[in-house]
Amino acid sequence: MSRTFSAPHLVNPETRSRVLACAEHLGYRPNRAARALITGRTHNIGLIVADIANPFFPPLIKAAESAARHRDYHIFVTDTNEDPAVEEELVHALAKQVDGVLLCSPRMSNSLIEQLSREVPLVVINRQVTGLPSVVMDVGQGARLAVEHLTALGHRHIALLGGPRGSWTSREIRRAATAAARAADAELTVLGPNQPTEHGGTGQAEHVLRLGATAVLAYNDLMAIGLIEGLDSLGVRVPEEVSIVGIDDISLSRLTRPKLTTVANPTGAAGRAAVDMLLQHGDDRRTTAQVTLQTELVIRDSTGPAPTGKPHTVKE
Amino acid sequence: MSRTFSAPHLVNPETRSRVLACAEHLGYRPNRAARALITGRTHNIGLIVADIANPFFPPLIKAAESAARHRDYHIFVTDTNEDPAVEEELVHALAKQVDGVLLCSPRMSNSLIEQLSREVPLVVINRQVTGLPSVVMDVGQGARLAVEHLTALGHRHIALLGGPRGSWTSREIRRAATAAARAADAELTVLGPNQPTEHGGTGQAEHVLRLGATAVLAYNDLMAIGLIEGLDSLGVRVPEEVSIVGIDDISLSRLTRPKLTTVANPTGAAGRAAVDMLLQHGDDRRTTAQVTLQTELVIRDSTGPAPTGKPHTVKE
DNA sequence: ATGAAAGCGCTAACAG
DNA sequence: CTGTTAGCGCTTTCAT
Repeated sequence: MSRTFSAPHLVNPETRSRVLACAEHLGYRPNRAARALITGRTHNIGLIVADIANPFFPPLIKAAESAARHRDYHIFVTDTNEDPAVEEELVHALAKQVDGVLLCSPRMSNSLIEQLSREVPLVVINRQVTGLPSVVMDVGQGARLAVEHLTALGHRHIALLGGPRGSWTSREIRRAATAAARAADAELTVLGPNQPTEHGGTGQAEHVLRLGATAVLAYNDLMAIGLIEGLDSLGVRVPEEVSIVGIDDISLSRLTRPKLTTVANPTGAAGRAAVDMLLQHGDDRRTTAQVTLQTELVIRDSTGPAPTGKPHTVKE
Repeated sequence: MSRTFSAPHLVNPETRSRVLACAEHLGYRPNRAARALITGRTHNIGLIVADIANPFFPPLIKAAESAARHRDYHIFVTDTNEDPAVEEELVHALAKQVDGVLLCSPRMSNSLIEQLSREVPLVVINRQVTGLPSVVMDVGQGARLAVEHLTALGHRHIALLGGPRGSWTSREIRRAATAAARAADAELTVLGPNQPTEHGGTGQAEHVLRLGATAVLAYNDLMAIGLIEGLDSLGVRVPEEVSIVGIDDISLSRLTRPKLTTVANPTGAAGRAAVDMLLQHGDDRRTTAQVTLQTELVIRDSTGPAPTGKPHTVKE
């Protein structure tokens, strides 16, 4: 009797234990997929990330998993290889096997996201899409703090290593960094788009030098670390000759030499918030809460005073 | 008409395009879960890993995803937080929603694994279970190479930082390292079990020094890197005073200072092989192929000749 | 080549 | 409290 599993309190304890014993004996397990077909609830949540190898994601994934487990849900993680086409395919594939999808740093167009949201409840992370619930980390504020930090150290020419095409975060950073640089009367040059990996950073080392920038804000820590590597192999020292700021505060940024100055993103809180939003509003698709989480500048050893003792150089 | 989707060649092209047009108009998408209920094929594969934050896994995950995509399958990744109880729960949860599960570095007992394999096809990675298909990387050979490398450099006392309880890999490493040390007439002391994280390594730094070992083989790169950090903060230099070898060759091991000498694991090949085995043998549960992949010692900068003369001192 | 009907494993609603 | 029935969305088989 199926009630033994679906509504244990409505069944005679004696009957229940008899059924249970029999089920045990037969090795019976309820088929969750069949159950979902009729209840409309799979108790699964899909989580689509751009690149599982990017250390930025694991803390977010873990927090989401933990939040989900507390509510008796499971998270299925899938990776898109930064490919918008794969993103779309994965949403379709997950659609009827999960109760909702967490779309993390999607690269596809807003209109496509909106269209997909009619197929399955969506919560978007690291991007704002009008009409859809979203969780964003205020990376614009972080970028502003970073640029202010650099200009306070006397840097007058800053390079910005942009992220991949289609990244909402990258646009936000650019917007905020540009504004902050203008406010401080400093020059800001945007380089990119780039792959959001170490390699993307390494590849821009020469370019940064040729530019004559004395400080760099990178789209993420991986690129910042790659850039440090690249500069190192060109014989350029960080932070004595070039200051570098990353974004994300991945655990790795505490292990490199020099330790990376970076903008800390509350990834754990974002993962939890996204799960909460998805589960809270259930089927009420009109809810469009947009949560913004604060970021924070973490000053370590990869930033220092601008070189060439200029009169307006400020000591920290 | 459902045939339009399931058997397009058996349907009149004209009818087909009419159905397709209508489906498009209605926004219809076949429900994969319902389809699976009857075909018995979900075209999904579950992948259970111990810790998604461990950089060892992403290359394996990506390779598995890529191999799966080529065969029109999707990989659902889940994380157990190194908790055997969660491992079991996840297998049950995935059971009827996937066509098979890849169990990566499982911590649970062999008998439980065997029992679960009756519920859903299983391929075990990084562990050998009699009667089940498995893919292992020959970490024993790698450990032997590492110990031989160290003894050849003159080290007479080697510490082995063991992995977590329940790890098959950890037992293999221990077995092989012990044998290799004995063959070279060197002393080998096992420390652990430890958490397979940076923190697990950092925490053993003092212990290693007190032991008087001049070389350390760590269960994985994360622990090796943590140990380097720990020794560094105790004022001990690597490799001048202590040589360190990791295992895995995660990308991070090329970024630390000093660059890590380590045993390279063919994680990509392992991921692909596991998917192939699962899909190849389909329902034939009696197939018990066991694939063993070769490992390789990568010598970088964290190992050097054994120090001569006085033993180092622990600063209070 | 297409329509109709049965049924995958389960839960919901309704009787008893 | 427990047995029965219908039907979730699909594919398969059997008619037509």
